[in-house]
Amino acid sequence: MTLKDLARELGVSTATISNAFNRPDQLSPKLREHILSEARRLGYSGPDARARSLRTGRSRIIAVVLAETLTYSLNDAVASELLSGIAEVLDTRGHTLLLLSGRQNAASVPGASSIADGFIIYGLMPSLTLFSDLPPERPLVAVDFDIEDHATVHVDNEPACYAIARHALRTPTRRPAVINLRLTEQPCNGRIDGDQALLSSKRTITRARLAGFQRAFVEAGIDPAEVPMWNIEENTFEVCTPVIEEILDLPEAERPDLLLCMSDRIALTVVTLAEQRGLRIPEDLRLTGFDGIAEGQYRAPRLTTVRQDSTEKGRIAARMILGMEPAESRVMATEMMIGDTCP
Amino acid sequence: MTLKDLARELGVSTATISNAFNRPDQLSPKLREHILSEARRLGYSGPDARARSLRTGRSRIIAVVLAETLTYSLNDAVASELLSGIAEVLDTRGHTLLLLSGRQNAASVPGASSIADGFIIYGLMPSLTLFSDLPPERPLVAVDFDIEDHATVHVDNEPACYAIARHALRTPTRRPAVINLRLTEQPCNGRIDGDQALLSSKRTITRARLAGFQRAFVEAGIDPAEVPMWNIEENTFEVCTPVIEEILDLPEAERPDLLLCMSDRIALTVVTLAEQRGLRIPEDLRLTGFDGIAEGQYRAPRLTTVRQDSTEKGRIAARMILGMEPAESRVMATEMMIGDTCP
DNA sequence: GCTGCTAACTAAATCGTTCCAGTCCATCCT
DNA sequence: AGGATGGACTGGAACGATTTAGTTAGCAGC
Repeated sequence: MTLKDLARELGVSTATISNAFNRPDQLSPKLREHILSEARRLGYSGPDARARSLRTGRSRIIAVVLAETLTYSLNDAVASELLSGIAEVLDTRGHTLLLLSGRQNAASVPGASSIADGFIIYGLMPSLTLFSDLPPERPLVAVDFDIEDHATVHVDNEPACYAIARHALRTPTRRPAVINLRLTEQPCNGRIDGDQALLSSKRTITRARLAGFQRAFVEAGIDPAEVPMWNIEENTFEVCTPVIEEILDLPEAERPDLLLCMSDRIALTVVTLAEQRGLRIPEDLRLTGFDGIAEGQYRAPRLTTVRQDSTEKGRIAARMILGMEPAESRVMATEMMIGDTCP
Repeated sequence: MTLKDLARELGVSTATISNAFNRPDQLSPKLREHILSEARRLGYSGPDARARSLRTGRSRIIAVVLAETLTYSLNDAVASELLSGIAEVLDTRGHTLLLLSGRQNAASVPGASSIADGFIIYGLMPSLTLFSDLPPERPLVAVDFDIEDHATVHVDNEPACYAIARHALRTPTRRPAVINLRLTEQPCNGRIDGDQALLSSKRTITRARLAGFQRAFVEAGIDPAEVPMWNIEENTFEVCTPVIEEILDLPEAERPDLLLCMSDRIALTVVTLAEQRGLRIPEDLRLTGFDGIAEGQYRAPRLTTVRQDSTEKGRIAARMILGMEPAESRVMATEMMIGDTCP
């Protein structure tokens, strides 16, 4: 049952059927009423989206391209919040959300995705080839990384990390350390060498976070090169665990008494594993996180962290894509939250 | 730049271009090579998905219709796991995932969604009108509820809840209680009357869970009608909190010493609020959850719960939609996990 | 009765592909 | 040599809508 069938059945032109569904002012109310009721009766459920999108060039679909696998992103609190902010705005404007993973098979993405009216890219590195394969001429907003000639949204990573590190360093520390997230270019889950990591990194946000930490170290009279660093490859409990065990199981003289973590997931894993070892927080070990996810605030000890409003970040990206606000480069403010893990 | 433009430019037919992209065996390797490289050079990034989907009738897009708002679903661990299972299978088969919310504006869903090749419906009640508006003749799998004439996937809710309640009731209890999740037809966040809730409920899964609990009560010589029940409207910390505070702040003589919770989120909220009140678990209060989410197993006390493999549930639903396995009614097994909250 | 205007509707081109049914030509078989 | 075979490529009709540029019919104004 197509629009054409219906037109023939009712003895009107296809244009009239189309107008009945799309432009009520173009035909008399009673004819429209008649068409709609007959359509229902004959089992015609409105214009086919595929044909419509071909003809009009718009699908009311916005694609979100996620750097990581969908499996990871959907289980990550920060990515989920971002998505829900995006979904919220799209929903109210009658658009829907297509999820694409950039990592799995970048090659196949563009083909499937050229159906979307716009693209929100989250956490990809600019170098990814996928990037250039996206259909040109369609709006594109990058979230959490910078790319030339396109709108971007992210938080003030460097100042935020500077501020929280400064806070942490106000209390004397014998052995501070940093746990980075996906900082290195080559995958590496464990201890890393500072200089090398910084030089090779293209991950702009984690790099900015580290820069903030290091500025605070310098200011506190600590040589950043002396601060031990570890790197975490994926922001999950499972991947964090071995690295953090390695840290916590160091001989007491070498074990850090302050851990600056690049995410709340890392910080929460530290809390869990420290509790298991009978380490007291913050007496034996102080730590800070980043993100401000809900899970970190439910139970004691509440994380000392930087709260970023990922939901709002998603809303902004969505509004930019829909042209509800100017698509320009935008930096969001964060908020430091002093919890129990580093008073 | 369209396929036709490219054909004219290269002096070949459109069919040949199409074949170059879709059916390599239909033309000589060198011509294909030539076409692909010229396409790249001229900025043609492959067949347009909109036109292709009209012509072929397939879009390689599967829609997931979520009963709740997208915002809620994306932040809920169980829904996220389901989605990641779905995404995982779709991804490997070159399909993508369109997210639709059934709750927000059911009316607008069908129009936008008729682009999808198939539908996975999660947690909707059969009565929803949206249901009948979905394009007919396209595969549909229901997850976590039953609907006639369509494939369904869910876990063995009744036996699982019977088993865990039986386990809990082996230790003598003075005042057991049940915290339901979205059991009542009318929204109600607080204490409910047992009979009324059961009679009016169309939520098949929560109803099955309650039935399991009640079977165990009867077997243990407890009159289910005497067991106090509460209802939670949304599976979030914020919505759970006031109800659970009400329960925990009851005079000690009335306060339950065993709480059978219908979700891990509820159980975790109980743990958090009980800790704040200095209640010892399990000495002062024993409790069980349902779902087996990761968050409930990280930190002490680990939840005693029923683990359902939501990721696998998603995988199965996706495989059914893609025709990789027979689309029939399927009940998955669960696994009881004895944690610290109810040894 | 003629003109002009508007509301209501229609005819037909178009969107960018896919794919069926050929056409053409070189090679192979007998 | 003549017919059969098959590989390589083409023409053109769909797919199901939207939209522009009309064509009517009805009516008011003079």
